[in-house]
Amino acid sequence: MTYDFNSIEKKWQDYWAKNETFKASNNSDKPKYYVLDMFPYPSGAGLHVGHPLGYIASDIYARYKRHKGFNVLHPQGYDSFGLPAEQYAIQTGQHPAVTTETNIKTYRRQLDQIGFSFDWSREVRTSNPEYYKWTQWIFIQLFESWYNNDTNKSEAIDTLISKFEVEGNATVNAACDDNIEPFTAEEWNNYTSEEQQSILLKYRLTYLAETEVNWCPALGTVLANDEIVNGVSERGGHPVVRKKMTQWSMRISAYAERLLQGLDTIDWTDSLKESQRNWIGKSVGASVSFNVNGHDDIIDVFTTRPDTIFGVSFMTLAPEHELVSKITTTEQKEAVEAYIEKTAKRSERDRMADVKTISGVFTGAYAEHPFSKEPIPIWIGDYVLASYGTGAVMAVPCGDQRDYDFAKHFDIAIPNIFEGADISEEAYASKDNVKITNSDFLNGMNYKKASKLAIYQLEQLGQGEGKTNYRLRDAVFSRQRYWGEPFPVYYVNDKPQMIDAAHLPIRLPEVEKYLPTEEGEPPLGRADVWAWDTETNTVVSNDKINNTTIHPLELNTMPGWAGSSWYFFRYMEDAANRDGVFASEDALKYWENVDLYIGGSEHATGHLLYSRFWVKLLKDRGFVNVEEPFKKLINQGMILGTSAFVYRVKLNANPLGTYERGDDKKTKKYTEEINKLLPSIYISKDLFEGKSLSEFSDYFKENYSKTYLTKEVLEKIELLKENDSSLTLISIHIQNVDKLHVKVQYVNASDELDIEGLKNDGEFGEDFKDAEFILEQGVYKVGRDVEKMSKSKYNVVNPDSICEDYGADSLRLYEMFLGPLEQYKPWNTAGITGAHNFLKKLWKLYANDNGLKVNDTKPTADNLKTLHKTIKKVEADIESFSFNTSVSTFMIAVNELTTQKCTSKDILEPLLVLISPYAPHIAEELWSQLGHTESISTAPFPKFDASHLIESSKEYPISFNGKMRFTLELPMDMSKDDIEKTVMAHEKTIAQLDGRTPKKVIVVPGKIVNIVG
RNA sequence: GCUGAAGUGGUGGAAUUGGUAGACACGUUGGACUUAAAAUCCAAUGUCCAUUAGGACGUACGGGUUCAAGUCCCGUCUUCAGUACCA
Repeated sequence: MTYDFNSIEKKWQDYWAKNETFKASNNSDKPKYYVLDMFPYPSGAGLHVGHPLGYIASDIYARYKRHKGFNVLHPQGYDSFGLPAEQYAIQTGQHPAVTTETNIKTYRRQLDQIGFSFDWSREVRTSNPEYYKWTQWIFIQLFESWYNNDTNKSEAIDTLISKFEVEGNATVNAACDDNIEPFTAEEWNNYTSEEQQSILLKYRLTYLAETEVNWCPALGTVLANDEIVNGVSERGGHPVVRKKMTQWSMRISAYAERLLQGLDTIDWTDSLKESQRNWIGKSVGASVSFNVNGHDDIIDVFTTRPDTIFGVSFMTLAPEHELVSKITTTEQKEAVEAYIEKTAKRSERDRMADVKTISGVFTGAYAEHPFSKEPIPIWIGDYVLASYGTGAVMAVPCGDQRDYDFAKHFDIAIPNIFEGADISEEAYASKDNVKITNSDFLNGMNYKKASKLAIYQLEQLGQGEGKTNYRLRDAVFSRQRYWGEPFPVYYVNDKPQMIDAAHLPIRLPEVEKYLPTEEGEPPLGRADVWAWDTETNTVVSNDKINNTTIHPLELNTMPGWAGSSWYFFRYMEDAANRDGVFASEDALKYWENVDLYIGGSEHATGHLLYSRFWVKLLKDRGFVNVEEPFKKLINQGMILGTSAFVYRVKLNANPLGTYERGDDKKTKKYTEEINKLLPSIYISKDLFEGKSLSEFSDYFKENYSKTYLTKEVLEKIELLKENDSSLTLISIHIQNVDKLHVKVQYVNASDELDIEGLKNDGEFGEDFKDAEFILEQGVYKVGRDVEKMSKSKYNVVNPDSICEDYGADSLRLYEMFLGPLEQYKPWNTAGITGAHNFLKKLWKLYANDNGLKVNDTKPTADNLKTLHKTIKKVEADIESFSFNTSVSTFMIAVNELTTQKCTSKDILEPLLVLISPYAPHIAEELWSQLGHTESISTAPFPKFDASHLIESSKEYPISFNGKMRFTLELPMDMSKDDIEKTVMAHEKTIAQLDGRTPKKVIVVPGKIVNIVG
């Protein structure tokens, strides 16, 4: 009986599928446990070995929980809307739905072959209309909600309208736009319906607003900061400008405080919570209004340091600030406009990251200090961002380093308001241990007192108040793309209207091209059938638009995070019962929220924040029962690729005459001809590495010149020369040595290159066909480097070939064995033999050529010790998600049991259950060989019995001044004094001390003895 | 820049509360088996010094606390991730 992993794995994958072994029930006596992976975007490239890392970890945990008696929900699906499919569609004209479907098939096949215990019956796809119907539905709920700061939750918009009808908006305490005029009930009731709609839009949780975007006119589209390199588009290198655009936004800022507080209730890593805290960026301070001299306008700023109000010596506005054009004086106009134009070309990230370049322009205008009434010059500078706070700052150069640098650069006064602080070199930014001075009524106070008083005095003047500010900005929700959820929105006189939920889904229309229109409208602007008929409640042809009953539909689509912000609820419902609901009440009640969520840390401030926001909204509006979506969250690290390099020696020929004749055509051609004759040479790594180019050049000439200047080559050069005797070959030198990526599959565990394989490669073989490889000790060694796994670096390792060569169980074990789950670590296929050998050893423990060896022999004390040691360690490891160490533990256990020649069923049967979450196929196979007819997947996890591990003695390390010199075996129950006596009397101790008397002897029973002196 | 991680042999990594640094693997070297190769098995393997016994050094770098530091504290450097329209 041999370990035929291919057929074993196929057999059990088929068995699990046929028997629906991992189908979760919404009705069970067992406690529930919900394990979720961040679902994948199905890219065209398929899975590489890095992708399944988190899935393997969650699968181990899910399987472990089943052994522990839980009803486990472990679903999987696809985040199938997204840019790459759209890009591909633009390039090839293929419908993204078609390519997405193909990609999903590949993903599914690849996932299946790794043996995951997913309940595929609950699969979701965000691009499926039956799914995005509910994404659209949630969007409508957001539109129909406002945030009541008094009750601290979202309410239906009707409750707001009722308030307006009775009290106007004076008593309403809502999260809303800043620029809302007060109105009375009477005024409200007299507004036209359109006017009322405009006002309500300022309160809704999703609303239309002007937002700054990176606009690329040439591509006719908005770009992510990511897609901009040095101010031009990554694709095509077109100019990009900052531009305002009307877009849907999500009022996530309304939930800032709850998103912050909620972090204390969930079991996420501290670093992740810290990221979200910083992202939300709560700061307590004051808002201050500055009057602008000679204008009616005021400039609002937020400051965390109201105590430094007398240190203000200028103000800085973001160049995009709406007041800039208004207040700029005619003398400064030209400079200001030039500066604004320059800034528009810089990305926000650029402006944030670059603190060294200080730039700005004086507007010529002055603000009035609220207390001293002194004029304060108003500047613009791109270190102030329009989207942060109010887009304006009161600059206190003595207390803020950026303000300080700005003031120094432009020679603006830096008044010192800190008693005894030295500000000759830098600002004094600390709040602590300093008293305020030169500050009128704040003199002599500390930060706390002065802030309080400053706020009070500002309030008296009506020019400020205490305020809590959040860095968290409302999230832009519109995308000028095709491959996303359409909005259930049409426009009547430019006012957005929601389509009734009964008519959802609004399906993506067909377009002939996936590009923006010539007029710069999003791709949906190309759709011919994209208008809403309010009578038939259907999408109809655009030419029917009459603006009375038939209206244009929204042309934007939703962003990638829309579908992923609620999908975890969709899995809770059986696919069969999903028709009328996003998930039934019963299902939501039973599964509550995700118990364990595993995914990448790159989602820290995107998906993981937006999901929490949507869940809070859904809870407020009574659709779900939980405040948080993910109870426990683990970030898996990335698996990096180990790229392989060959070193190409680039030779260059210089014919005589080049210098005299210049580079005339003939010489050039001659040079080219010779260079063509020179072979391409690749040198093995160690022959090149560590040498400078000139060192290498000498070395090469000495050792290998014959390799490249063969008789043949020289003869050919002679032939060329015949036409012109003035040309003589004078030198062939090494121009440089290039490091070139080669496909990692041609490299073995010892970094040796399979030259024949490379030469026969379908894609690149031609490049190497005539190449000469200079070997060291008979082999060509490649260079290696760890980089992100990517197609372009040729370091992608496909799990398909791994599964074929070593099996899914080997892959699963090895991925876990690589290192801690959360850490980034390089992949090296060579190491998989370790995991594979372990499985072979495991198999041999149970079976040999004659069949099964397991029998009813009574286990020995050693057998039991090994087993229980393993149970204890593995259980603790799984609970703490330390999967790499449990793989080592299995290796140790199998090594020990092999040495002990253990054949006892009492040991080997529980061992299978321990290993089954990690290597489920081999475990199922041996389990059935042992006579079981049911799957191992719900077999109870073995119980740990400490009595097998009791030791009677301990190998004590005896150290001198902290350095371990020898060990000494002593009984566990020996007293501290006896240990000391025994150790001191030992001959090795005497030898170590060499006559010295120790100052101190430290004995920690059960641990260590340390002799000092 | 800001925010969050990480740095241990040739490589991936281990080290429960501060208590034997390098478990477990990969690789390398040597050996057994074999006509040979593969597979398998055995042994050695942090660096340096030493014939041995043994010793010195050693967890990115520089300090500190402690009987004892990979682990705690202060400072520095390097790498990676996120930075709001990649998913």
